[in-house]
Amino acid sequence: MLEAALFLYTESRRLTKGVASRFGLTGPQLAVIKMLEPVGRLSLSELSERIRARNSTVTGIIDRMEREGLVRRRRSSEDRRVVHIELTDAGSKLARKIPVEPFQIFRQVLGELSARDAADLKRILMRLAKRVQQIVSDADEKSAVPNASADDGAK
Amino acid sequence: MLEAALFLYTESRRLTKGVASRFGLTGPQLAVIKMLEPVGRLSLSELSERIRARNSTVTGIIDRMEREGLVRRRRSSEDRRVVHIELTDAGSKLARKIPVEPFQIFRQVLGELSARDAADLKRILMRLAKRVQQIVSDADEKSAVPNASADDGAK
DNA sequence: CAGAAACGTTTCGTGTACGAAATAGTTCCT
DNA sequence: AGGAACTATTTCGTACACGAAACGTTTCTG
Repeated sequence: MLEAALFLYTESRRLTKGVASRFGLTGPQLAVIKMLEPVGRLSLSELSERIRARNSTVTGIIDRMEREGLVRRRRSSEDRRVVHIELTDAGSKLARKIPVEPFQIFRQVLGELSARDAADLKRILMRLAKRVQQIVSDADEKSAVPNASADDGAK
Repeated sequence: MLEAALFLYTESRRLTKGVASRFGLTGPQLAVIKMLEPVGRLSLSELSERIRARNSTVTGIIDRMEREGLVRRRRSSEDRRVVHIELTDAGSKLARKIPVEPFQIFRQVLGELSARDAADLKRILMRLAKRVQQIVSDADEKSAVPNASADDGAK
């Protein structure tokens, strides 16, 4: 069971990475392009939130994409702290060429489950998540450490 | 539903990393130490397989741990291509201090599920994994890539 | 309005993570 | 034996990923 969950996770990475490399992109870069395509532009923070990475990480990703001429940085005029990221012509052209399919593959497979299985899965995962959260916050209180946040990269 | 799965994944990373840093380790380093503790020593390849990383990645992890005096490299005498990694005294002392709990937290929570939920979850995840594998290997055939080996899976 | 607090972004240092190529050692074939 | 094929590990170059600290900007508060 843990194996299946792990497989699903590693496979999702393999999938996106595979598709991305066919277009000369990396996984995160693909995510950025597809995130920008429909909305036009996003602030760096909005972008980080959506691809679930820290600002400092996204800065690097955008640096490289800017170097490749895929995106452009533009200072916001309303709030000059903000940087908007937008696709260049080359970037949006590339975005249109990449099929959405790989992002949707898990949604698709989930959609193929029977209604009952889908409901069961949802219910069980929610229960697990809730329980883990409970245990974690208990532990945080006990250790009473001011800073508790931490994530990492390891994929 | 996807959110719950994602939460479980990111939370698992947060947990291990949090515990690891309390002992001056990183996530992967903690994994290595706990992997070595019961068996004494492993070849670098065995280690990579178990922590699900490539040899070239593990080389770096071991380099840093060796620098910290936690592990030792020792050339195998039977097969001189092989390098055994083993804990130093300091390493195994540290290993004994670290509670196993955080690694088991998900197993624990899974164990708290009712027998029926556990069975359902297992069945559904297996089905999803199988289906994804199917789709992926179809795609691989079409693009005519020679190697299509799926990832390992054991834990 | 001035100083403090908050916010958004970048910079810096460390640690993964991977693939490709290089290196060293082993086994297999004839 | 002698080279081809194979295996285990390291080296190299690139890209994430994170937290802490530095900066410039904006907002809050007195």
